[in-house]
Amino acid sequence: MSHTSGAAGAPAPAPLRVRQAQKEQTRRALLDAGLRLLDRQSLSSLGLREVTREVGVAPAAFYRHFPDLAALGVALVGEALGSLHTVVRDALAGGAAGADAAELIDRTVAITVAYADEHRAHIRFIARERYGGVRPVREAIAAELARFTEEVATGLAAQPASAGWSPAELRVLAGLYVDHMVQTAAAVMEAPQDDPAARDTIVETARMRMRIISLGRAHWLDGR
Amino acid sequence: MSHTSGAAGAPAPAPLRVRQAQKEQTRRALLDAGLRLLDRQSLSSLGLREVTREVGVAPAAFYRHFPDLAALGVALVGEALGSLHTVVRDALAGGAAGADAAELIDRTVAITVAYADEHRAHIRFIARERYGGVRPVREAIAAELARFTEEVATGLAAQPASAGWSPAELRVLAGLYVDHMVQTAAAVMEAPQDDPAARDTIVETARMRMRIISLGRAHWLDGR
DNA sequence: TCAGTCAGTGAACAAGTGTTATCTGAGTTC
DNA sequence: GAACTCAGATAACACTTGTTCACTGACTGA
Repeated sequence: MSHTSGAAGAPAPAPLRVRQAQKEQTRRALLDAGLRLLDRQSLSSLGLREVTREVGVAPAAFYRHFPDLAALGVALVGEALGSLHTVVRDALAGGAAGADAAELIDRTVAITVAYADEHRAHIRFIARERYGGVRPVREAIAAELARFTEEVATGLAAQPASAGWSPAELRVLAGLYVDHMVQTAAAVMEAPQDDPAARDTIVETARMRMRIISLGRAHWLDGR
Repeated sequence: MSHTSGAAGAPAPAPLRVRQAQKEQTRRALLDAGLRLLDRQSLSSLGLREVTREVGVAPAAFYRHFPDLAALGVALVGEALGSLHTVVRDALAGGAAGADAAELIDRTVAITVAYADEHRAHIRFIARERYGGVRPVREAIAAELARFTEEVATGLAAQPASAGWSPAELRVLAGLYVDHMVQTAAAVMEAPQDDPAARDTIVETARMRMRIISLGRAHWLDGR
């Protein structure tokens, strides 16, 4: 490798772009503070000053990172739903392994609930803003969810159970699964965190709903 | 009948309780104005002064009718979901008549979409606040939706197709139908009002989803 | 080493907010 | 017709809000 400065090359204490790193750091702080505050209120009622106060930074500093609170919201949508793509790959990957249908459904529900638990704030944010009062955020969520549905659709297409299904039909099915997932995650948020009984009811309900849907899928081609 | 005053009894120009009627009138105006403003924003960002200004009344007058904006929201939930009960009765009544399954599904979807169109503001409000930032409103919606699910469940129980289903299972199925209805109505809101193609896609998607669910229902008892 | 960049500061701005106390006058009741 | 009630008006309160501006000073690159 070529060296850019005369310093000792091995440990590389990364003196490069300290400025940029610091900026990124307060940007993160703004996003985190925003997400934290959004646990109890919705984006349209969140104040710019509220966020900067939480971070401990001057109000004007906000504009160095986002033009708007809406822009911050859109950024949050990105990280909330971006990390979800790996999850869906996990869930769909289970289909390739030789597990039976019931087991697969339980696994998918378990993955969904676990994810919802690990990302409470993100999920709550998505559920709240999906039909919320801020247009650009709503659109960002819709777009991300659409990409997501497409991904599930192509995943389903690879399964033997999808023989004879048109791409359009598979997309509808995928959308049904995705909406069901979002609904389940939102339900988990709504239940008190320390009430295992309520949680079990949610999980059991989610399983049965998914079984019904999968049963319908299995018999879709019965009448030609 | 007995007369309470000596005036001519027949036409009864209703001089009684003028005060109360006037109060009710501005209460209605507040609710209407609130709903109108909530088409473009969510409850948590709505201002008390904003509402009274829209009505043309002093800010302080608001407190004669509601302690809170949250209380106004709860009242709106009541009227938004109250009128829906008659709709579900309509849809379920179709089951009693001798229509075949496919026709029944189309009818139900049509009813749902028509209702959503006629009550745009109400539906938008419910979708927005279901997981919105105002706790009491969220709870009111959840409670109303639960009552609603119960009603659907007892309606389904009366159908021959429900033989062998436990009440708990019927409740899950009813919940699935209800959530699907809400989802469909919300999707109708999201589509541009003057784009028939987008609307058709939504209707067609809703139908197929419902067919899948109903198919799953029909085969639920296949494996005992 | 030195000039330039730019993330964050501090102060001021014009508006907006929810809430309160006091007053007014039409509607009610006897 | 006089006494009372109470929906709504008026005005003031103490804040909070988003946005702007000129500024400071650590980091950057030559």
